Amino acid sequence: MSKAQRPRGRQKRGLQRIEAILDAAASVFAERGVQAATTNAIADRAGVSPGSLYQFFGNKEEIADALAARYLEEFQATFDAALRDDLAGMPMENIIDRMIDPPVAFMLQHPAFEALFIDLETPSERTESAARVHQSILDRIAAILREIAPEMTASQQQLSAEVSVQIFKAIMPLIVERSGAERDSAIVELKRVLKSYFTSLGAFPGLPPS
Amino acid sequence: MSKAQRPRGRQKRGLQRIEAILDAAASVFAERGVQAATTNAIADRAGVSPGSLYQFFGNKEEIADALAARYLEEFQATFDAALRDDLAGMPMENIIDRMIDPPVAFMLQHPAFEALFIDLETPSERTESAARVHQSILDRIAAILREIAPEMTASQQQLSAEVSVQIFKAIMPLIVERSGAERDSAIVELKRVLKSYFTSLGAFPGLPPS
DNA sequence: TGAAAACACGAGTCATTACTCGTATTATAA
DNA sequence: TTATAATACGAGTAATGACTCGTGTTTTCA
Repeated sequence: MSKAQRPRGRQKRGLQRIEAILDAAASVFAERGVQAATTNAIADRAGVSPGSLYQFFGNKEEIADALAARYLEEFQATFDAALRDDLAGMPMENIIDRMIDPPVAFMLQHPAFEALFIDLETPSERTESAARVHQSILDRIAAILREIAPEMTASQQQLSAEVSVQIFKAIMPLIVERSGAERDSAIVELKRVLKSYFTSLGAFPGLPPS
Repeated sequence: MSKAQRPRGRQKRGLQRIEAILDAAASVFAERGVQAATTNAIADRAGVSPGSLYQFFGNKEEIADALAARYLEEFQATFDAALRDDLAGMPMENIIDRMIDPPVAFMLQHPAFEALFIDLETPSERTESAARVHQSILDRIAAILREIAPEMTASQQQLSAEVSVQIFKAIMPLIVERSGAERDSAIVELKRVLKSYFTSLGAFPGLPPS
């Protein structure tokens, strides 16, 4: 007769440990990159033994996933908040500002987020967490394109959204590695690229309907 | 009395081995990426023992460097050949075609070149070989900008060249992972991005002087 | 209050991989 | 032809790093 011993779920202590481990992971990821980060270094920095770390996470990937999930909600909220208004009648200038400034600010504030996200590593072999972040940005840009360039075909919108995400990912490191006025210039440049690209796609919001 | 024994230099056999190793490295790099490629796998594929591999290359990095050097000369020649003419009076259309088509063709033909080149790995910690390739492209784009947008400040040209290289690197994977008509669309998209970006920078070649 | 779950530890295991080393064979040139 | 450089081998070494496991402590709750 096996007594079905019911599980009791995480204790407060455990939940705190998890947060500590994720904080430590964020800091190690930001310093060394996801690939080069070691689970022992994360455990160390969290003030936890390797054994304890594996009590909460089955492997390194799970840590990255959990961290990505933690960031993702906040990131999406940041992104969406700035885009709640009607874009269709708005000057391109403003659309781009609202599209770019919040995520750039977020990424500058959370260096690990970039590490989690850029994470190209092996060709076309993205990790779960990187894929989720990518998809999240993709969805949002696709939504913007639908709104400001409704005459585009769906497949062209899809491609343009992919291209835009890649541009965002590619220019982001230039922004992060600069500071002060140079960083501002890089941000201006990112906006210029996207603005001119969107315009050339035939998205001309702000024009009176013919 | 030590007899000063003079070295004899590489034998034909050795030079062939080197080529075989580089070919093998190209194929492994293309499959697994530079980071994940193991020297034993390269030796295997070259039909050579690990010991022999290390007779010719001190470490993995040297292999990557040698391979990059082998590609680089050919790549630069390809790139430069298409840009020998006077760009200043040429329609933007044509400039972009000449700038994009040859390197894209080259990269599609040499999958390892992309692996060597994209190689972002740890943030701002590029390998020697990746840095050299990057610099090579950077120089060429900077030269184009000087020619078609001479009124830009040097530092703006510098930044714009960096941005252009990043865009090229970012969109290239989208091209590589597609085929047929979809690949062509991706190439069109890369051109559209660069064309509209250059135009927005104030580069208007082909216009009659005011 | 006491049994079981959750938490905690950290030395140790195991797999991976860059690189070495002792030895043997082949080419070169005096 | 013969000493020596160049080539060749592959089992072995050493470092790394993800993950385990035996053991002990703390919390929960019936």
